Order: sequence, then structure tokens, then C-alpha cells
Amino acid sequence: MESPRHVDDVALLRAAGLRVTSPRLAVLAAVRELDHPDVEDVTRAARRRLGAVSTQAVYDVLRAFQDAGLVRRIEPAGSPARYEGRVGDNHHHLVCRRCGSVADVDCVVGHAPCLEPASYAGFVVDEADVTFWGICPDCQAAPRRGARSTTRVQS
Amino acid sequence: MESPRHVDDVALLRAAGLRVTSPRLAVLAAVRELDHPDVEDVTRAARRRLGAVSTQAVYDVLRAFQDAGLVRRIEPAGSPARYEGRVGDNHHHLVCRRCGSVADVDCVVGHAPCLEPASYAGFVVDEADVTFWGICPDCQAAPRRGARSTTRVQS
DNA sequence: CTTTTTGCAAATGATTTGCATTAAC
DNA sequence: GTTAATGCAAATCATTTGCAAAAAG
Repeated sequence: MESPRHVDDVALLRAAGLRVTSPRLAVLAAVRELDHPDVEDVTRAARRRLGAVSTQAVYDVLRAFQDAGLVRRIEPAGSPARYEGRVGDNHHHLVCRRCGSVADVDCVVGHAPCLEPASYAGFVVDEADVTFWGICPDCQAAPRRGARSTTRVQS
Repeated sequence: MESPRHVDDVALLRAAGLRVTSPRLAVLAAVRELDHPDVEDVTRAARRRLGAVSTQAVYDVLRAFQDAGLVRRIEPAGSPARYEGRVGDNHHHLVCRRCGSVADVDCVVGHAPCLEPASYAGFVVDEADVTFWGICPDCQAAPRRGARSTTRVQS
């Protein structure tokens, strides 16, 4: 309960102007250790560390982290929101249509043209969100186990 | 009730292998005439034409159209799904963080590098979905009326 | 001690599901 | 006549909100 990691996290939260609480430390660690967890995953992991945390506390913490820029929220159309610790850099996501799993992709086109902060149609754009839809390796292998498809394929 | 448009739509539905019903014709027309309507918008427009259509029928029709490739569903994180008639071409979307309005953008980088059907990380990708987040002209003008923000700005 | 967080319960709101009725083919 | 589409009610399910109790600074 006093690992260097833990100490770093305390500093991180303080630096972000957030109060340090055990649910927050647990959620922070959970988001880092898990791949692209949804709220349920985070809650489960946080409970593993703390014994008890309410679902709502996790929602609250995640929102606070999001506002503070500590985590990024990914909302693949249809499926529950997922979170990730990689923030600030411009990377995008691969989402599996079958199982909903998410993988990172660094911007396909080296110098991020898809992100240039310009105005299109009068909009002031501050973020570009690129999602590649497809079938993950696992689901390609498994002959359509538990299909949890959301949107139909539109070539 | 027998315009050329109407006749075309009947043929379009038939060609898609769908039965021709008045709710379907009304929804089809609504999606075309409206900009990027959500289910409610479509329902309202369909009722204007028919007098009465159930919300569920609209959901059902939109799903059928989606499966048949007649409309495309856009699901901006947080806000209700929107629909559009432009299908098949590779265009992306500008979404306003304040009011949720959607505008089309043709692929920023001329030759659509963001869409090349390749495999990344083992995924078989069939679609790239690019969303630019920002503030629309109207909301820039209006000093934050009816803010309906969903995700916090991250950049 | 003051302010923020937590935790719980209840509310929200878009979307889906099941089933009987009706209309399309 | 069959099969598919509609309409209605009820169910889902992630997420939000309101508030009292507990903890952080």
C-alpha cells in the first residue's frame, strides 16, 4: 500500500488539483492496468483493490479524471463507454463489431492530417476522433461466438 | 400522393428487397428532407405526412433501412443517434459540442487515406468513422445558450 | 472546520423486445 | 394465404441527479 507507483499517483492527483482518495487511486491504477476498460471493468478492478467501491463513485471519479485530462473516454457507438490512460497524444481506435474490444492505432497518416485544427464549414474544431470498425483477430478465429454487433457493416 | 418522387421511392424500396408501406415512404422522405435528423425529428416529419406513426415503427423502419444500406446511422458519443441519406460515399462529420448539430465534411485529405481498407493490429477493417468535434457557427455566435455538451474538450 | 467525495436510491432517456393486429405480396 | 410490418406496452441498461454521511485539506 505504499509502493513508489502509489506515491507517484498521489502526486499526479495533487498536480491535477484533485483530492487524493482511495477510490481515486484505485480507479487510476485500474485504468492503467486494464486495456480499454468500461465502467464495469474499472469497478471490478477497483473493488479487487479496495473491497468496496460504489458504481457511482467510479462514474464520478472517471468523470473527474476526464475533466482533469487524466483519462480519455471512448464511446464506440452503441456499446458502453470505455476509458484509457493514454491522453494528449493523437491516436485513434480500432473497434471490433462483434465483441466491442478496442485497440489503439497511431495515426495512420504519419503527420496527422486528420487532426489539423482548422475550421470546416464554420465549425471551430478542437478534436478529431477516428474510429476504425472491423473484426478483431479473436473474433475472426472464433466462428461468430457471442456476436454483440451494434451497427451493420456499411462498406 | 403520387408524385414522381414517390414513384421513385417505391422502386427504391422494392430494389432493396423491402416491402412498400406508407411509414417507410414517409421515413425515407423525412430522412432526405431533413438535415441530420434524430429519431424524434424523423418521427415528427413522418407524422406531418401521415397523421400517425408510432415511434417504434420509425425505429423499426430506420433499422431496416440501415440494414439495407439506404440510410446511415451516426452516433455521436452521448447524443441520440442521427440518420442521413448519403450512403456509400466516404464522408465524415463535424459535430457541435454545444448543440449536437451535425454537418458533413468530405474527406479532408483528398484521396481518403483514413479509409484504406487494410488490416491494422490484425483487425479486418471495413469502415473508418471520422468525427470532428468543435463548435458550430450558431453556437459561436450565441454566448452559450442551451449548452447540451456531452464530452469535455480534450486537447 | 470547510469543501469535496462518496455512496445509495431513484430518475432519465434512448433503444430493444414480445406479441397481437394488420397490411403487403 | 403467407410472410413481413406495424403499434403498443413493458423491459433494458448505461448514465445522471439529489442528498445525507464521511473524509480530505
